[in-house]
Amino acid sequence: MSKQLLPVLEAAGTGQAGQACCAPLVCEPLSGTEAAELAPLFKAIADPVRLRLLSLIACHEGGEACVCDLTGAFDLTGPTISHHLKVLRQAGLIDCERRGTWVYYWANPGVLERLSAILGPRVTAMA
Amino acid sequence: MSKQLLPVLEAAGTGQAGQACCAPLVCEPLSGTEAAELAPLFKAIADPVRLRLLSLIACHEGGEACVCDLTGAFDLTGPTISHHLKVLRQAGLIDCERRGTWVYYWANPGVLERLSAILGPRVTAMA
DNA sequence: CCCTTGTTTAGATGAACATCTATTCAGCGG
DNA sequence: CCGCTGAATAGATGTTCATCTAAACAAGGG
Repeated sequence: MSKQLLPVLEAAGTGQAGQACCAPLVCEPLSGTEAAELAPLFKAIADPVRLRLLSLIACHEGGEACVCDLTGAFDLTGPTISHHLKVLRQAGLIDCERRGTWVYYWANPGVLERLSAILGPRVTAMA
Repeated sequence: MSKQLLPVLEAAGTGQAGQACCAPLVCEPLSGTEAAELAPLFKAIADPVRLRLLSLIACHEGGEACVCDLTGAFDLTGPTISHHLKVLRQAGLIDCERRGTWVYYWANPGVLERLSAILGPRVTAMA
C-alpha cells in the first residue's frame, strides 16, 4: 500500500554510469552511504522464510498471492508470516492491497533486478 | 584459507536447468532447503561494513587487499574488522592467505555472480 | 632473545531480531 | 446488528549479532 524506492537503486539499473562494464560492487568501492542503503535490502532477504515468501509471491499465478496461499507453506503462526511480509514490504520488495476479505501481495520486480545488478557482472539486457 | 561451495550455488550459474528464462527465485518457488542455504549468504552481505569490505577487496588493485588497507576505511577497531572478514570468509565470499607479516584477502567472484543470477532475470553472458 | 607491529581469538555487553500468545481491526453473511 | 473468518498489531521472550577490551598468536628486526 506504500511505495518507496531508494536513490542508490534508482541509479543502479539505469544506463547512467558505467553500467556496461561490471557490477558496481566489483567495479568501484561502495561508499558508506551506498552500503548503508543497500544493507537493509539484503537483510530483508537474508532470512529463509522471507526468501521463500518472496519467491512464492513472485512465482504465484497472476503475479500476486493471497496471504492464505502463503501461510500453508510454513510451520509458523499467522502473525509471524505477517511480520515477515511487513519486513519485505518496508524494504520495498513487495507491495500489497486489500480486496474484500483477503490481502494480496505482489513482488516489485525492479528492486530485485537492481540488487542483482549490483552484485553481478552481467549484461544489462533491458528492453 | 578454506574453500567451500554450496550445492545450490553450483547449479545456479551452470547451464543445467532453465537458466535462460529468468531468475530462479522468480521462476519457481524456492524450496525450504534452497532458502536455508541461500539465506546465510545474503546475511553475510546484509551488513554495511561487510558490504563495503567486500567491495573494497573486490575493487582493490591486483584483486586482493591487505587487512591494513581495509581498516583505515572504517571507524572500527581491528578485531571488529577481523570478525566481519571472518563472516565473509565462512560464507565463501572471500578467501585469504598469509604472506609474511600481512594477510591478503581476495573475493570469490563466482559466488557473487551466482547470487546475482538467483535474484535477477538477466542474460547469463558467460564467455 | 626481546620488542614492535599486524592479525586473530576469547569473553562480555547491549541492541536487534524471530517467534509466540493475546488482542484488535476489517469485511462479510445471516 | 451480531458473530465469524482473514489479517495485522501489541507486547513478551529467548536467541543472534555487532561491537568493544583484553589477551594471544605470528612474523620480523634490533
